[in-house]
Amino acid sequence: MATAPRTMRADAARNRERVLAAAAAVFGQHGVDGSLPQVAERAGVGVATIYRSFPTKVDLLEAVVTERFRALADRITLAVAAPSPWEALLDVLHATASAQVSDRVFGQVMGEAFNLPAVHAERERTLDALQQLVERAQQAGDLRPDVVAEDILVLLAGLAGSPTALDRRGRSWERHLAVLVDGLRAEGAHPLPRPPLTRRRLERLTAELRGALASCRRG
Amino acid sequence: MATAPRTMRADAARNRERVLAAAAAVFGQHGVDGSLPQVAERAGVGVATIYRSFPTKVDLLEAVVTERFRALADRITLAVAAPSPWEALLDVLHATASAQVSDRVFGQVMGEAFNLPAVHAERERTLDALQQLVERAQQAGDLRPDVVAEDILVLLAGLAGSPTALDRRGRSWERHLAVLVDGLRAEGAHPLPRPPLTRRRLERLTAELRGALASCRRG
DNA sequence: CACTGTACGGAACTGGCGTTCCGTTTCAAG
DNA sequence: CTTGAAACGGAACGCCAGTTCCGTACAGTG
Repeated sequence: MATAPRTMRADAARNRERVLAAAAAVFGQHGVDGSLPQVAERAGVGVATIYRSFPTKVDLLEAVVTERFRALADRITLAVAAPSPWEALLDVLHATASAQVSDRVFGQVMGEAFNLPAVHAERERTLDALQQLVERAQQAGDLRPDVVAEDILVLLAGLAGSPTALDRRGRSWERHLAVLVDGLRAEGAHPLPRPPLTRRRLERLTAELRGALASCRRG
Repeated sequence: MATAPRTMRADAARNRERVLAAAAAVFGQHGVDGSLPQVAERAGVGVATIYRSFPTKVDLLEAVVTERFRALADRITLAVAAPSPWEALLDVLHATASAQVSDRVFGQVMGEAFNLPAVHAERERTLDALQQLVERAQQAGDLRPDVVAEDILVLLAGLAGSPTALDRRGRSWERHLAVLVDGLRAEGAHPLPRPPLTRRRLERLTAELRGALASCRRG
């Protein structure tokens, strides 16, 4: 898709990787406000070279963030199979939060403030995996039963969005996360307000009902 | 301080107010990225007029955010005297969070990403009041004993920083806040990591020790 | 009502961004 | 090695931000 002439020229491929790595670093530090001149300098290439692989700045952002989401989705998918889903969820939360300390752009995009199409698909994949993890942790009785996958993503985004999260030295995000985790425990949970009915949740709900109806008719 | 010639000219004072109101709206919507041309147009004045009262963009930001902190500090101060400190704290959290839904800049500055000197003073005042409220709620046995005022501010900043917080319709921030609140309850709290030793906390600690020492010598 | 200096608005300046152009360099197929 | 196309770097373009300048208009005093 990004390689029109079957195989890229060797130098082009090498520069594409350099640009991606530099972009990850620059956007990680400065968020979406990171500039292409910065990226170019860090990659050791000219600005025009960036445009060879990424027609616009948004495309570059998309590539970087999509990669992050892919990594998160993979991590969550692994966690679903873990023996203790609750512990696995905690690991995911901790790892993601700690990664965000040096990665501003992920938090900025994790909610849905920026609606980059390519990111959206990967975000959905992440939510699917996360929902499985959530349900397993709920069945085990550790996670409060009234949260859904979207909530977790929102909480993580908030963790990253808090500007104070950026002071590596203070580690205040660890306390922040600890409070969140206590709020997520099943023990002593007070019911949440009803979640908004997004298209996503609507689809899942109808699928559930259809399934129940079908098995009811059969039975 | 901002009025060199004892009394400002009437039109100047009027425009100053207009600019402040417009700036509050623009920065509220666009965060610190709001532009002075936008502010000027909304206020119905020329850009140069802004500079008459605020020598630089940062000064204008400072004025807006300081005002917000002042309002927050006042609200908290009232809450300290309330019969149920826990309920009062919840009110403060809810009101602040809901205000932040239409006010991006406050959340951006609430942590300490931007170190505007004038804001700092008001932020300290806010923290002082908040610490009193926190301690009262802890003495009542409702609030977990291991949080400090700074934590609350960080949590609030995260609530606002979450990009999803901005979708008024979804109201996802209410669920986010509910999880936080459950995490703040004394019942079933798991101990937090130790808070970082900021200068603020150091000062409070030494003052406490000095007091104890003095009363010990007297007694 | 005249007058003076303050405050006004819009044009102009500076700098940095995203993006495009173009002459030059470098890869890789024959 | 030759050679044509692909990819390069850096200069150039348009735009919009923050900030400053300057001729004009008006508020407040006598």
